[in-house]
This record gives sequence, structure tokens and C-alpha cells, in this order.
Amino acid sequence: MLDKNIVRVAVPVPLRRCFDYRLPEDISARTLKPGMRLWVPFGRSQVMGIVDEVGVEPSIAPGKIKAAIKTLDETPILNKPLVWLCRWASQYYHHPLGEVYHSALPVYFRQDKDVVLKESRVWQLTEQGLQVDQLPKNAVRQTELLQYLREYPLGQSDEQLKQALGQYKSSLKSMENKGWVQQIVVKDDVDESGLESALDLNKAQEVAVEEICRYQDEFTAFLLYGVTGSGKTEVYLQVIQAVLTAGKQVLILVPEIGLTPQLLQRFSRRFAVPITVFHSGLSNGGRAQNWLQASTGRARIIIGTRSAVFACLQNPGLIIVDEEHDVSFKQQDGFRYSARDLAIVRARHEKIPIVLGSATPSLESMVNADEGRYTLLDLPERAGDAVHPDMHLIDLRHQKLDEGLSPVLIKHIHQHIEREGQVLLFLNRRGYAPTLLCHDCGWVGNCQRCDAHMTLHHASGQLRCHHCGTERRVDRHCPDCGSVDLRPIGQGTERTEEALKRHFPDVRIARIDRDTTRRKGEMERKLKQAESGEDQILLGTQLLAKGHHFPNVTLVAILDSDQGLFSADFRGGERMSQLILQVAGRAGRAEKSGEVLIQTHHPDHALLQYAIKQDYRVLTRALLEERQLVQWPPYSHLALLRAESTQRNKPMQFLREAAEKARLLSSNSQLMLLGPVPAPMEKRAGRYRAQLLLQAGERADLHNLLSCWLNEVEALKSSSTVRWSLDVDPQDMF
DNA sequence: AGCACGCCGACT
DNA sequence: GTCGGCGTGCTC
Repeated sequence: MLDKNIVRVAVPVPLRRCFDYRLPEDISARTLKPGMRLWVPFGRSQVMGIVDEVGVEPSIAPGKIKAAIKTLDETPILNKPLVWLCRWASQYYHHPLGEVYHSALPVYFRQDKDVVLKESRVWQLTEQGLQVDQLPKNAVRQTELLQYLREYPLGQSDEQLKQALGQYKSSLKSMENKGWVQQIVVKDDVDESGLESALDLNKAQEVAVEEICRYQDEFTAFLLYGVTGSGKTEVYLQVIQAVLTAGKQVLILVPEIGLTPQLLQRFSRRFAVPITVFHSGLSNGGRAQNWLQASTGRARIIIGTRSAVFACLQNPGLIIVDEEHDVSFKQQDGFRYSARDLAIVRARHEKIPIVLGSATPSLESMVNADEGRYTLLDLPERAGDAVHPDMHLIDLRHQKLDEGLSPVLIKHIHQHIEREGQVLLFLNRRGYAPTLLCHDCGWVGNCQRCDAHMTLHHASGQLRCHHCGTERRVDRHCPDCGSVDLRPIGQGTERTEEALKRHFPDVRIARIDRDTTRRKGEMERKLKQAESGEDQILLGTQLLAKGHHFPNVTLVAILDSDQGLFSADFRGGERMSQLILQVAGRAGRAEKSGEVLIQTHHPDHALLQYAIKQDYRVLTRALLEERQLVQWPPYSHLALLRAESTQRNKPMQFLREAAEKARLLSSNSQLMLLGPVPAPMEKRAGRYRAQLLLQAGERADLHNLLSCWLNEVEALKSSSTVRWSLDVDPQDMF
């Protein structure tokens, strides 16, 4: 029997069900809507829940139902399309609805507190400030601020200044005291003078813009496939212009925080509309404010990382997913959603176009385009005069290497530096050396908590485990036999930097990896310096491969491509190919022609051979044939049940029982069970891990099974002895 | 996930 | 005699 005073509430606990509450007299069932926040008693405490349904049949005895305390909203904080998206995601990823809602909301909204949207303010130069031309040499910060604000006549928010310049507050204050800058309240209709104007488009760009704009009021998915430098961003900008003109909002998803400042600056030079950002670098307060900017419709452009796919929008008109192939769109723990996939689902539901952009689209997207679900927009030319870089393999076999650098490579670095070019080197291993070995007794620096070696970090004199973070001081002596003959084995960026310094003593070398960019803002500072061309050799990990523009780079080299070629993950080849082509895009963008060198022990490997021809289409065809042959995605669909415990046998035992249940349920469907097997690195951070893979030809078969199966899995006694989770469409199997 | 209840070991 | 270990069970 339906009772209008009973509401179903999604509470932030890892339970795949909702809880019922009775409405007290001061809350009317009529004003309560799904998507509203409700303050409710839960266990011994009180939590914020989201109303899922009003007027339901109670699922437990009426006597057990508690009364809700109060509502926290007058209108639903999550609008209808967002409630729909969260419910959809909860079902698709089989993740508790309460937790899905929770990840869609900034932490501020989880508390019993009022959050109101403040006016947005920006800093501008005053007349007086514009006239200042020379500052004392030591006023570095002020000079920077002055220059920077000149570029933005419409002003910059605290947020934007912080992103661009880091620590700036005190310098700005003293400039304010001198009357050079002032803070003004942004009006919603800003004047458009001083903005950059649109660039001329080439034929392909023009077609892309026209195509996308043609479908402004319906769902269409576009795959914007364009090599680096083909002018994807200009296509985005012109399409955004059209959407803004129509009075709608644009949501742009990017893979990394590191990419937001660049985009933010480019957009704010082009559009006179409020822009807001969503990413993990924001404070809680900032997050809440930006969220409100988007949900009230004040912000017209919203740029963010993964979680921004849940940004509540007043009037969305377009979604863009930039670098759609990037794995960071998939959340790797907890609620394991793919922001790219949810963005598609969202666009379809909101009836708006979505653009997926990449120079190296994922195989999934390529197949979707081939089969007509996405409209392919090809940007074949490099804008401007830039040409494809020359790409060559360096055969490392029988070569005498100096810390992983071949003589051929060293010669090329010399040549490029002599010609004033900049050199970019990739080595995907930070630290000094992957491990430390005792030459006398064979002791190696293993991690106690993981099945892994500890990486030697020379500068800090430590062995550090990159999987759990454990650190240990390095002695002069072997801990086992006391010998002093301890030898670092293999190369990391720290060691390669040392070798480079030896070869190029007069050259400025910058190392960019997580170790050298630990401090906040350090990454931005280093990149800025690198982009200016001040450093002649840039050495870094994959951090460097993502979307940064280094206009002076003429030589790019991958020092060790072999580890990617023989990865245990079936996506290893795809990742490696994407990396090579992304990296190649960093070479020779401007007037200087570029060169790309790849060091390998397997110069005949088919993937490398395809990659150096720089034809991603041919490459994907080869990769897809392989996938089809063994029926891996995109030709099948996967779900991975993971389990971990501090006791070695528990995860396997639980997964064996779970597999048995699955076998019983799936006797007549096309479902394959692979495993359970111990995870490739069985022990990590002191926990033993195992996994069970489910594979199905049809997505529907998989999902039909999952719902029933998880209920049974939950009911297993062994399920409470392990930590387990389901990963739908896993990206990284390990 | 929290948080309690509950039944067995080494301590002031 | 207590303090506290973490196994098990519940949360409307």
C-alpha cells in the first residue's frame, strides 16, 4: 500500500539499497521532490540523504521506520536530468545509489549547512595600473601580475590567478594599495571588447564545425579525429561560440587538472562569458561555489576532469570530451565509472550533441564510428605549415648503452642542441633505479608489503615502493651480508638525468616527474619554463606526454618502448601505440621540422613498424583484428570482480564461491568465466588480491546476470571476510 | 563504511 | 580481576 508520507532515501553507505523514512508534520509530501537533500537519522548518527521517491510502500515494518529530520533544500539540488544520470550510473555500474549521489555533490553539500552563491569577482588593472611600465628588478611577482593582467582586460578571478601564477596574494595586495589593481563584481553581460577573434578554418575544420552545429538540438555523438596540431581546439571554440550564442552551457571534460589552466586561459581570452572549473585541486568552498555557478546557469562554460560529468547544468547545449582515449576518464577505485561513457549517456538523455576529440581515439570509439553510432569528423591536415615528424627506430641490440642512452641517440641530441632545438625524452620510470642488488649475496630491495621491488631514489637516499609508498633508508652495507657492493639495477629518470648531465655539461636539463613536481604549482612552473624553451633537454615520465605544447621541441625520443610491447594487459599494445603517436605530436609543431626516435630491442615488432608509419587507421585495424580474433573488447563486454584481504587464501576462496554462483545462473547464456586468479601483483600494500573476469558477447547478457548474481554474492558468508568490488568495463585489469 | 556487541588473551 | 583484540551483524 502506497503511503504518501513515506519517502525512499539514498543514503551514503556502501549498500545497494535505499532506506525508508516517515515525513514529520512540518515537511509536506507535496513539496518534497527526488533530488532534494534530506537530513535523516541513520544508525546512531545523522546523515544527508537524497530523496529518491516520495510516497512509496514501506519496505519494512512501520514501527521500524524513523522520521526524517528536515529538508536542506527548497528546490532539488540535483535537477531531473542529473537524478536520472545518477540512477542510470548506479544501475549500470552496480554501485550504491547513495554513493553515486555523493560523488556527484561537493562535500560542502553533504553537511547541514547553508551554501549560497557569492558574487563572482575579478581583478582588473586600473587606469593607473595600465600606465605603470617599469618596476624594480626585485618585484618579480608584481611584474608578472602586471603582464598577466594586461592580457586579460576583462579581469581574472582569484581562482584563475592562482592557477596561472601560484602564490600571488601578497603581491596583489600591495598593488591594490598602490591603486594599480581593483576587484570588481562580474556582470553577466560583459562587454566584448578586447577579446581574441576566431581564426580562419581550413576545409576539414569548416566541415567539422558545420556538421556539429547542424545538430544543436538533438543527440549526436561526433568523433573528432585529428592529429596533434590539426586544430581541434579551434573547432571546439567555434562550436562553443554557436552554443553560447544560442544561450546554452557547454561542458568540457579533460583528462588532467594540468590541462585546465591552459584551456581556461584560452577560453577566457575568447569568450566574454563566466567560465568555471571542476577539479580535485579546488578547496571545498571553491568547489561548492563553482558547482553553484554551473547549476544556477551563471557559468556558461564548465571545464573539468572526470567528476565534472556530474556537474548540474541549468541549460546544457554541448558536451566535449577532449583526449577521449585517456584512461584517466575511468575512475580506478570505489565508484568505477567512465566519465566518457557517462557523458555519452548524458548527452543522449539531454538531447544535445557530444564531441569526443582525440588524435588517437580509443578502439571502442573507432568501432563506434565505423559502425555508425558516432559521426566521424576527420581533421587530416596539420594546421599551419608543420609537417609530420621523421620517425625512426633505434635498434638497441648489441649496442653499448650508457644508462639506457644509445650512442646514436646521444649523437642526435647533440645535433639538435647545436641547432638550437629543444629535446624531449620519455622514460616511464621515475626514481634512480628500479631496484638495488647486493653483488655479493644477491639480496634485492623488495617491499615487505607488496610483491614488488623498491625503487632506489638517490637524492633522498631512500628505497621507496611505488605501489604502497613504503620508504626505507639505504645503508652503505647490505642488510643481509654486510657487503658494501650494492648496485643499482636499471634506469629511472633520476639516473638518466645524471648521465645526461655528464654528456651535456653545459646544457640546461629539466626533469619533470612526480618526484620533481611534488609541491603544489611546481608542475605548472616547470612546464611554463619548459615551454619557454629555457631548458634545452626535457626528461620526464608520461606526465609530459599529455597535451602540453612545447613549440621549440625538434627531437622527441622514447628511451624504453619495450616494456609497453609485452604488457600482460590486452590493452598494452593500444596504449603503447597511442603514447608513441601522442609523443610524436610533440615534435616539430612550429616552423621547425621534428624528429622522433624510439629505442627498442624489438625493431621488427609489428606495432612499432605500424607506429613509425604514423598511420593510426592502419594501426587500429591491426589492433582490432587481434581483438576480434580473441574476442576481447570492443568485441565483447567485461566485468571484473575483485577481492582483497590481509589473509592470503580468503580472496580466492570467496571468488571461487562467487564463480560457482555465476556458473549456476548463466548455464544457458553466452557467458565466459575467466578465473578466479590471483592478481598479477598478488600482494599490494599488505593485502592479497585476486580477481574473477566475466566476459559476454552481448552487453545485455552480462548485465542481466550481474543484477541477480551480485545479490547472491552479497549473501555469501565469505563475502564479509574480504573487501570486494565490481568493475564494469574495466580498463586496467591489474 | 561506521559502529556496536561479544567472547577470549596479557596486564596494571 | 580489567583492557582490548577484531569477527559478525545492523543501519529505515
